[in-house]
Amino acid sequence: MDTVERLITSTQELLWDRGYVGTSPKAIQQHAQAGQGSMYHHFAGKSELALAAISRSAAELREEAESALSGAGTAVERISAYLDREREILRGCRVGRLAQDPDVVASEELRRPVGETFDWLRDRLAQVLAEGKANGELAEDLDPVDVAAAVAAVVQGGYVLARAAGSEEPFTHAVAGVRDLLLGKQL
Amino acid sequence: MDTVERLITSTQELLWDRGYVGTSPKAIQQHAQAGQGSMYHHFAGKSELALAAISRSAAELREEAESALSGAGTAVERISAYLDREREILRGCRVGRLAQDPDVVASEELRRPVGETFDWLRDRLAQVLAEGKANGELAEDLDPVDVAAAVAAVVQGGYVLARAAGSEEPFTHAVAGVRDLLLGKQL
DNA sequence: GTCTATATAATGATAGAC
DNA sequence: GTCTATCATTATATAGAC
Repeated sequence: MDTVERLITSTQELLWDRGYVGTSPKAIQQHAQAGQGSMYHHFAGKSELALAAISRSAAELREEAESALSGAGTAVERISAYLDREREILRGCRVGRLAQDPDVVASEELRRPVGETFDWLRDRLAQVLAEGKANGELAEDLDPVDVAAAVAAVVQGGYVLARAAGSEEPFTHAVAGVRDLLLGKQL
Repeated sequence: MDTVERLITSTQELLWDRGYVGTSPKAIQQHAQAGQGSMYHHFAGKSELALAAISRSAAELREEAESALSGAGTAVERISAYLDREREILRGCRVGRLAQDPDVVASEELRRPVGETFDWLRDRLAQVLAEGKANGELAEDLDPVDVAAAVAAVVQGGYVLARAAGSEEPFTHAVAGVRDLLLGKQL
């Protein structure tokens, strides 16, 4: 892995664990085993490097979610596959955590990949639910856009509850709860 | 308002907007209009002051949630009242945001009030749901603990999605979605 | 491309005068 | 109780040698 690559992946890791505000250029350099001059040669500064890292993490997240949602099975099975995706629960969501960061949200540029990722996710979940309605699997009174947002929110909120508790349990319960509720809409 | 009070409420505001890592003693002093010596006279340091602020925010949150959940109406109406509570959606949850902060989660002491708040909230929501089952309002196959976790997670995740989008819309959709699903369990 | 030197401001305190 | 002085460390770079 070359220096640029190490800088980007190191920044991804540090942003995941400490956020933008909590990640210093020095910490990135140490994690990437790159010198000061090297980092500033390849990137104009912290925010440019962060943009590269955030964009990369966003793309990875979409790819992983898509692989669960485009699998075989009924709509509910595919939503379920998304919910049961392997996750580092106590570490949180590498993209969602950035929505809590004041400097990310304040920057049009840094927030964009974060916002687009969740817009895409809600759309994709809504598509799957709409398919379920279309083929008679799900009740007619289910609103795909609302329920898609609820599913995405349960996952993001599950991370929050789990980290608050210092335990994976709340995440597991929340996911079970929304699946339970969704099954109530199955015909 | 005396100095101690101003220091605590100022820290509450700053923690809400910038988190623990993003809040400096200097920023607190300026916001509270208190001098350096004054702050360090009343509190041993940043973390002691943060503990006071976090505990206060946690207590306020519980009180507000309790007022929605202990109101009149059916179980679903009370859960709904909690979901529709007035919120500063784009500012996020003053307690939940701390669960994303690495230094808060790393500290046994600072994480405790955050964890306890959400433990309490899930318990309280589960009680209301259990009451709904007991009086025949809600279906027997509803798991109160799972659904309570899902409801709490939708709110916390709704904040995340809203901040990511820079719009209140995802929060509103998510809340509508979980209410929609919950109505499916009503008899 | 990478390294070292240098620079300005902020961070998180402590010490002691008043 | 509050103020000012001081301090060591870190944050976030820039400049220029190699």
